[in-house]
Amino acid sequence: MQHSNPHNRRSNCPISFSLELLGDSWSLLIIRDIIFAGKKTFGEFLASDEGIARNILTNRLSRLESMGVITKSPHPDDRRKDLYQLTEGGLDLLPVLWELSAWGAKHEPATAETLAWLADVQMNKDHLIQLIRDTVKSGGSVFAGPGSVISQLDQEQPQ
Amino acid sequence: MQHSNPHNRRSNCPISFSLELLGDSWSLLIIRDIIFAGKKTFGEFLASDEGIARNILTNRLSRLESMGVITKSPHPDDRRKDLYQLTEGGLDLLPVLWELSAWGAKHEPATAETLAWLADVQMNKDHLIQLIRDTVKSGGSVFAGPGSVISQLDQEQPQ
DNA sequence: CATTTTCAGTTGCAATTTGAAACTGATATG
DNA sequence: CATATCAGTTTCAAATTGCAACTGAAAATG
Repeated sequence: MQHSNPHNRRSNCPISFSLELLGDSWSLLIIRDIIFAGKKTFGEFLASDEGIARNILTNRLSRLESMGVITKSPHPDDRRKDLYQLTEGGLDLLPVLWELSAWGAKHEPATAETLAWLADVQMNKDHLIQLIRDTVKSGGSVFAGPGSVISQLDQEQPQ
Repeated sequence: MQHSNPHNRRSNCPISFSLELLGDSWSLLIIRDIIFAGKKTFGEFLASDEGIARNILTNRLSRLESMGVITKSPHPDDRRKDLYQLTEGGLDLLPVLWELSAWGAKHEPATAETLAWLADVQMNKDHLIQLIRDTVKSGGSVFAGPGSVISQLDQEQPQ
């Protein structure tokens, strides 16, 4: 995995590339908030448990936007707000979140309750990821909102 | 995904937990170096393309060790060196690297050449991950060394 | 319509982290 | 014995982080 360094990247490695863009404490948490909690505005991200600072949030949102992972658009109902949404490239990060989540849940079981619902899902990983992806793409999320993934699963398999 | 904060973690979320431990530019690159390039010593990590600084490397190695992701042991052939190796928990990070790699390769195609070999592998992802895992566990790596994964694949499927 | 509140984002500043380079002490090599 | 190599430390400047106060615009309230 040793190569020359043609662009401004520190290497040619795809893992290094991803980490250069997303390798910090906060960027992927914002993606998580969109996918799992259906968050879409500055204030919603700011209110997350982890307590990101306002200036850091501003910085990360603009970085994510400039790298094409999220888009920023005026909020239709409130001109003070903007709407942050995932691009296709942002949705592509779902498998990364999935594996980070699996690792975290395995190595700190106290965090596993968060996704205990997963144990009940009779669906393979790829299909579930696709379902989440489609749901988020059409404005929904895993946990929050009327068309959430968990509510869809409840309907399909009551109990 | 909003919960109380019982320990010293910033939240109960498994994704946040993983990012708190591994969410930086360097930690996962060290894991990558072990798995893909078969690196095992301070000097080998230091020589990677990305150019980590010595003090940061020292810091990350000791963090990874204290979180149980790698072990440190005396080098059998050279008493100046230590051997850094993955624990089972460290090997569990392979799927995370896999997905980071897939995302990076997709969104910066120039980095994809690094794993062009993947296209030729007639094996599903889970099996390939298991093969890599077993190989690394027994001292090998994906690219480097005599028992490397790519050499194993070459034998199985010449051409 | 005037006042207050809410909102996203900025600014200022202290504390922490990073990164580069020189240095150290132990071990290996010739 | 002399020199080179190794992992790791130290030093210090620069960048990043995190917190709190602040700003200006828009919404809500009375």
